[in-house]
Amino acid sequence: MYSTSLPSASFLFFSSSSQSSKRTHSFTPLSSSFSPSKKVWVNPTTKRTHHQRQRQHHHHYLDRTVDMDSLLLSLSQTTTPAELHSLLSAFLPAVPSSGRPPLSPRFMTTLLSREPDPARSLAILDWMHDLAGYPPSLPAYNVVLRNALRSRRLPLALGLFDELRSSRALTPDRFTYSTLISSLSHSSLLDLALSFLPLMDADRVLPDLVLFTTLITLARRLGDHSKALSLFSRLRRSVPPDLIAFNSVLHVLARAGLFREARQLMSDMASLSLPPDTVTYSTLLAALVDRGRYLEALSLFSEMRSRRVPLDLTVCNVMIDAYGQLDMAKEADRLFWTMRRLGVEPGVVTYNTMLRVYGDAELVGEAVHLFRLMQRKEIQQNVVTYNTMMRIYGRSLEHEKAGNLVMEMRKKGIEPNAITYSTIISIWGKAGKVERAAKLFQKLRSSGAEIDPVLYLTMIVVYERAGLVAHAKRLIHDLRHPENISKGTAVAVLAKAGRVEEAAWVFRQAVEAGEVKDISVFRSMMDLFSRNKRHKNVAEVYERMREAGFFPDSEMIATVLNAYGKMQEFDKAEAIYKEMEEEGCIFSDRVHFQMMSLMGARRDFHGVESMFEKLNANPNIDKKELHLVAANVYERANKLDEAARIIGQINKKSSNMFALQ
DNA sequence: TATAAGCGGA
Repeated sequence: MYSTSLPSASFLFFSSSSQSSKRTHSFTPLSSSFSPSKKVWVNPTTKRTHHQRQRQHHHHYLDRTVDMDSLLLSLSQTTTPAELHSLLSAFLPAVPSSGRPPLSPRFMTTLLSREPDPARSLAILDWMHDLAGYPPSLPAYNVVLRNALRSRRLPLALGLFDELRSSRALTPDRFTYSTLISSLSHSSLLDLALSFLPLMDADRVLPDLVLFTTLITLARRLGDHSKALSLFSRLRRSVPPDLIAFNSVLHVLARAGLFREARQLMSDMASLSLPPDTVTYSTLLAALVDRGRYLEALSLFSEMRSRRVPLDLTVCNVMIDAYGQLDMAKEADRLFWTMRRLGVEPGVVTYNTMLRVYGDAELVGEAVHLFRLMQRKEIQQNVVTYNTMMRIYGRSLEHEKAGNLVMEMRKKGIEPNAITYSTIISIWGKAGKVERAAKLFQKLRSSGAEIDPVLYLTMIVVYERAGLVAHAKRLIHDLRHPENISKGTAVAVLAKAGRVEEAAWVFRQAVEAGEVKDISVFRSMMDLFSRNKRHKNVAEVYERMREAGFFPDSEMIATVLNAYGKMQEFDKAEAIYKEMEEEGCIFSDRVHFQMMSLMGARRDFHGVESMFEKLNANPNIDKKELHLVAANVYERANKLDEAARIIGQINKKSSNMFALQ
């Protein structure tokens, strides 16, 4: 759950006795455009041209005697509060100047709303309250708040909010809250944004659909699934969600791999006569393909077609990819060539994906044809296009053609990247052109080009395969004191090459120097230590990673649970499992099963049983796998009766399970 | 809404 109070934000607020004078005023100096002429407004009526009269007419409900445009112009030329005051003080009721009426509150609010500069709008607000005696007005505050947020002056905005609420005793309305919360969401300050929801409750302002959707989308973007889901259930309790709200929470579910819940929600939508649209299907299909669940993607796609939901570019791209992964090149090809008839123009991603599918199917002729077709049709090719095509030539052992592509792309102004280089180095290595590969690699290293772990490893592998062990060893040795290569890259390569001591040594250096900016470095170290049964080190890396502020994925959690299990530190394992669960981490089945095995290993059969039941009720867990794991836990503890009981349940359930699949 | 490319292959 999200926090329900404001303390996290309090340091941003100004002191509670926030008199307006205590706010920090900082005016943008406008010296260059500053004009001392303060007479512009003096008697606007006499100076008005015909054109101005028409514009004036537009504001007939306002103070007719004052030309708002001229007044604004004059205001925009003030640089200090004193100048501003001298301009506006002519309108003070206390000064009976030539019978001109004081400006009405409504006029002042409109004037404010037309003033985009936060400092000046703030000064006008202060003038209104402190000098001119206007009553505190919420619309006026809303305008200044909006200006402050637009110019990213968060402390000022929060100070204004605090002030209007406590010193001025105004109750914020839905404009106040939606301005504030949507701006905070825009700056990715989710927790701060959420901290205003309880205040809205207290002020009886109902968050609307847009506000909820903004927050749900932000929570998803930050990877905080549990907050997104709890926001959605809160939304559902207060207003009926619209298509956009449904789609945004479907996105959350799909990315978290909760496809069953997503399908449930889709049927809810249909029954609320909000039939799933292109975005709904697109979101789900992309997530399925991302998780390698191609067959499910295929069946969802055919459902989409049968319901006559229009396709879009993403859907086509994702499905061509899925067909390709399933070795269904023919279907991919057919979809590709019918896209235009279905009203979708193929894009560069479509062509690139189709190229890869042809390549995987060893349809080199088709790939080359498509590649040249792109050029004839003037489809903008990019580095991915070239990298894909090079790989295709590489696989058909045409290393000359692959090499030519590097020159061709350069000529067209498409810069090769690390992937281009590792592709070509690998191709040359396989073609026996080790010399050429080494030369390129050397050039890259000395030119200061970005060398990433895969590129470096590619060269090592080329040397090794050519039997040039000494060269390979030298490259590995160089990583102890990397030049032109980041320490993170060095660690990743050493870890992947299985060099435990060297990797550990450089890793320590890199962590101490604060040079580990990428979670994959921690991941490769954890894998390395785990492979080498250095469980204590696995736990250390995990701790370091948490200290560095990185959030582990499911695989890393499984790895660290395994390590603590091997060290018989079951409490620590359980603590991590609980902590991650509370943080809203959505585990893969493997993590749950790992935890269950650990409970078995410490002979906590009570724990095993309650976990088994909990997981059994969870629709996202593979039930067959769960039963097998549980049975295995009992077997290892020599509790064969229990194991048999669990296995018996599988057989009873299996008929149901087929129905679900 | 957010899709495409590199090592290697136990």
